[in-house]
Amino acid sequence: MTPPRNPDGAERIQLAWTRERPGTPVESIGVITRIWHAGKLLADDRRRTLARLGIDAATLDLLSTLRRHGAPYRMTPAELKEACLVSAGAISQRVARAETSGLVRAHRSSGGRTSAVELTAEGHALIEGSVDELLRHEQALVEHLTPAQREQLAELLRALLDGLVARLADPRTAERPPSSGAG
Amino acid sequence: MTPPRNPDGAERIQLAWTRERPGTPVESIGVITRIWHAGKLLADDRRRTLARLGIDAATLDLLSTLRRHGAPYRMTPAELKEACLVSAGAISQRVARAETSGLVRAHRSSGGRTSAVELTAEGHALIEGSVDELLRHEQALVEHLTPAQREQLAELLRALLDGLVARLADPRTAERPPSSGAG
DNA sequence: AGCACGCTGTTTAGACCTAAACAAGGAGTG
DNA sequence: CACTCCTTGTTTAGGTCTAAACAGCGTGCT
Repeated sequence: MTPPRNPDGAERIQLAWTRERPGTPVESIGVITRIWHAGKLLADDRRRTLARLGIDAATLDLLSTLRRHGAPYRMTPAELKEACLVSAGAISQRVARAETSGLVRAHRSSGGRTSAVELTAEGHALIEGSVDELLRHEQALVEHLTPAQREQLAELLRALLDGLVARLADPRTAERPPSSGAG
Repeated sequence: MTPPRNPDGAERIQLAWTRERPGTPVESIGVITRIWHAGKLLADDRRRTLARLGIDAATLDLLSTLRRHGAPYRMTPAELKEACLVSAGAISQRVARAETSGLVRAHRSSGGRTSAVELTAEGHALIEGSVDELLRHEQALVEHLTPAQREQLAELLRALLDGLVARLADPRTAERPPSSGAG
């Protein structure tokens, strides 16, 4: 039977809708709302942690992406957009901010358009000095789950993501099946 | 053994860090990054869905919270802050916007401070006309998982959240022993 | 009564994002 | 060679959030 326990936020929402509007389809809340809640707690924690290190999450994402990509730590704006999952405009803004801070250097073509973004020594050093600490901190946040639970959770999230990407990914790329020339 | 498949975003990040910086503690990425990715896909989808209905996610959150709370659909700003998981300032702004749109009415004390926020007939109607459709749409987004997988995913997310709340929830409320409130 | 403190709500500054309008180049075609 | 389309990057308008400074008010202590 259901173990006796206090409802969490998502369950309270489900119970409230069912009480107020019997028949409301509340099942998805158990997954979707919990993903948002967990994501928010983790994002808020990351923001606070990074604030102590004098960096913000958007800049860390940019620098990490360049660093992970490998030497010479240089990518085009289109590659960054793809990797960071944000809009093209957001990339322009992130690069502008990071360049002002001296963390990246933007290579520009004659027209003023950025053709590549490259990590500076300062940006490289900032990442090297924070990524391990950040990841160790976050590892500690999930260690109340057993290794088996973490493995299972990661697997299920991956299965969920596979389906979401298939349904929701950018409509332009979604219609691009390998070798279908109908469009 | 490991089924042969293409790595997803989170796995690519793990592989890249391991290649670039062997020893980097990447395990948490399998859970945390996937939560953020799934959350972003779902949030982007909800934003687009609601845009078609002429409402934004923040306002929907406010109106839903009031509606679910039950008649007379009235809550204090402090209750809303607690339920919506956003800052006090965000509540002030949400209420101001929703009031301008005629979706809620703010009861103010002499000093101009809001003592309670109440759904208007228009706000009530907007929720009634969109919540079922929205939830059915989102249910469809997770139905590629089997019922058993969805159940298991919800359970694991809940276990994760229990631990996160214990570690990360507001330091002031974190020390508050379980006393009242089981109503 | 007088006063300090804590709780709540508001305001504002600063970050960040998306969507959409724009702009610059390259590729294919007549 | 001119034209058009398409891809890619920039700009801007609008919206949201947090953090922190600020303000009103009740409460308890002296």
